[in-house]
Amino acid sequence: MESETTRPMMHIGELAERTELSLRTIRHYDEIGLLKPSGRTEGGFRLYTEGDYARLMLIRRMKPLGFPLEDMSELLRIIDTLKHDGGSELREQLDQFIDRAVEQRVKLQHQLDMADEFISLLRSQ
Amino acid sequence: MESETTRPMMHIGELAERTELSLRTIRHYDEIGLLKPSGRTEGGFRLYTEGDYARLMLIRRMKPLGFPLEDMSELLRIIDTLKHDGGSELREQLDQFIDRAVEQRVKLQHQLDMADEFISLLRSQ
DNA sequence: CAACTCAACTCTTACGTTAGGGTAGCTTTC
DNA sequence: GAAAGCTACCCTAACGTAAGAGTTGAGTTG
Repeated sequence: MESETTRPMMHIGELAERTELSLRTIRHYDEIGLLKPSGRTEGGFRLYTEGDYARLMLIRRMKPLGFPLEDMSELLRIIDTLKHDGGSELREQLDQFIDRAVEQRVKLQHQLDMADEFISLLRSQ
Repeated sequence: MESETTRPMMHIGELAERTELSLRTIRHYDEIGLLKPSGRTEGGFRLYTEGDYARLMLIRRMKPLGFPLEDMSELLRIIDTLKHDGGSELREQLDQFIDRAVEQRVKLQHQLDMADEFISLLRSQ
């Protein structure tokens, strides 16, 4: 049975491998405050938890929507806060994000269509 | 009957409106040589033809594939050349582009899926 | 009809932004 | 001591965003 204490923290390299994001990207997210490591070693190595991993995967799924990283920070903050406290103003903010996300989803679909058009154009050459 | 001479050239503004691209973007494409205007007025205004418009629309459809603008230039050159001359090395180059395009198309589809996952996650909050 | 006016449009130049990539030189970990 | 990580710095693409000056062409004027 794998106890919780078996893998309490991981270094940045493992996180990068598991999320398929680059070291540079993860460090960047730390710099701008999008995802700060849960700890550091004595020597200064970043330490991440499973929770951090989950959060980073969430960010990864968010990326195609093209939100600025700063907005992602805000959205994560909203989601976190909503879990403990169901403020109605937060609800509104979340709904706004959902609207934006759906809007972006439409654009993505549109882009996919354009890509298909273009590919068949290339093939017809 | 609308003769050819009725709208021989247009200014950048009209081109921007018709393609839904920004003035800045079109000027940028001029700067880097992706789409040079067919002419200039005495005073220096860029002048574009219907052919330029068609080319720009092609570029627009290409954009979702995420190719660097420089590669788009090359691809356009290949397509143009293939129309007059069917060199087999060009054919190969075109086929390579098609492969890359299909690859990108797969990524786009994947992104769309991730976006959907993310949206339903937001909705479940 | 030639000259003038004027708003709308366009020009170049130049710096700013976003989301990282890439390197160097040094330190920490295992 | 090799592998992995650190900070710090500069670099890039594809535009955005001013600032300040010049152009166009339709509509008066004289």
